[in-house]
Amino acid sequence: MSGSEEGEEAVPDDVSDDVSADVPWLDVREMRAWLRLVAVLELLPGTLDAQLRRDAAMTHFDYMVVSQLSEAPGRTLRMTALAQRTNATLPRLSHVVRRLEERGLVERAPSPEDRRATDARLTDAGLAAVVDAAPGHVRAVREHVVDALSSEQVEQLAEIAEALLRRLDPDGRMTDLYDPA
Amino acid sequence: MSGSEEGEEAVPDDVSDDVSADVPWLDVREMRAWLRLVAVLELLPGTLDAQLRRDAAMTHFDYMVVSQLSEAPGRTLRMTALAQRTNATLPRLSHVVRRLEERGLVERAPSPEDRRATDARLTDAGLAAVVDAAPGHVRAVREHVVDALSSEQVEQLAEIAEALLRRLDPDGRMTDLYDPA
DNA sequence: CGCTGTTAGTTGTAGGTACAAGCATCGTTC
DNA sequence: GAACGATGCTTGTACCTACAACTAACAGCG
Repeated sequence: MSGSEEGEEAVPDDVSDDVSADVPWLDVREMRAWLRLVAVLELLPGTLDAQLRRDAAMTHFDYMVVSQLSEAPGRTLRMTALAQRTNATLPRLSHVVRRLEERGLVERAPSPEDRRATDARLTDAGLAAVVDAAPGHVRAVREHVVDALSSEQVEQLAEIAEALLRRLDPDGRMTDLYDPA
Repeated sequence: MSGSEEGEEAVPDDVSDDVSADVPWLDVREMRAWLRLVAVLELLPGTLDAQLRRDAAMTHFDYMVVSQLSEAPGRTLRMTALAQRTNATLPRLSHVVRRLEERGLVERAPSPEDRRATDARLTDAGLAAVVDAAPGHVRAVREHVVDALSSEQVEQLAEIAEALLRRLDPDGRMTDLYDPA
């Protein structure tokens, strides 16, 4: 797994139990990758948000919500399903959908099948908003991500991200791991 | 969505305003990589924050701040330098450092050289907090990221992230691109 | 039925971040 | 040496998210 080519301090990690068990520090390569990833985590979301807020008056998360709805049959999804497709918790989604409803982009109705459930449906205005926002967003994604990478790197990124998601969400409760085939 | 392989600019749009110029949609591979990256962007920060808040009563960003200070000569850095090392804007850093100062982890003093500038210095309590928080944090980073990847993937990740950062921050105003050598 | 536990969603609140001013200080120019 | 813009940082406000209750409805079981 981790390449130990050079001077790594071999710490005797015979610790008994708890959280304070010795953890091998990151070596130079790992540290470099990690610090750069952190920088991306810090900068990329803000960049995407800024573009969408400026050009379409919505958050990147808002965009994911309406975008997912626009691709769903009947432009409708149950809150739980929508939460999974957007990697969100239910409370967060609930707040966001309420705001989108206040803006007239989404409608909510109790599901006929299960009276606990709520169906969120994209309105015509909501669909128009997605159609309007999509080109600028795709452009931003290309500029800042896809076009910055070689086609091999795009493939590598897909696999790396998948490996991370398996750890972040082992049961796939949130993520779909989206594999369009 | 987006099956077409080539054939861009099929539409005679002829817009003078370049914002709405046609952008080629993402193909299946690109889309898969992108959606997975988005999921990571959504889940990883929260995971890191949760661990640090639970075990050390601080945000991941707080940790970066105190961690950077702990490695600086004299445990002191000018606000601007600290902002660059943490990929943060100055307003954000200002708020955070104020809170850290209220908790006694950091001290602020006007710089002797430039009376506009502020030097942030890690206190003894602050250093203790870093030392305390580090093992658990490193463990989390290993669990959720480093150990999820092969050593080739770690290397690939470093290069991919670097490529992205060049686009996200072309002038390196924020990121250092940290290359310990 | 009534009890228990799980699932689906909402809401309240506390806390962090972005954006936009604002206020000093410095440097340079004329 | 006064004026002008640039730099370094702070503050105020608005918004978004996380976490923790809380309600309502289903499902199984005696």
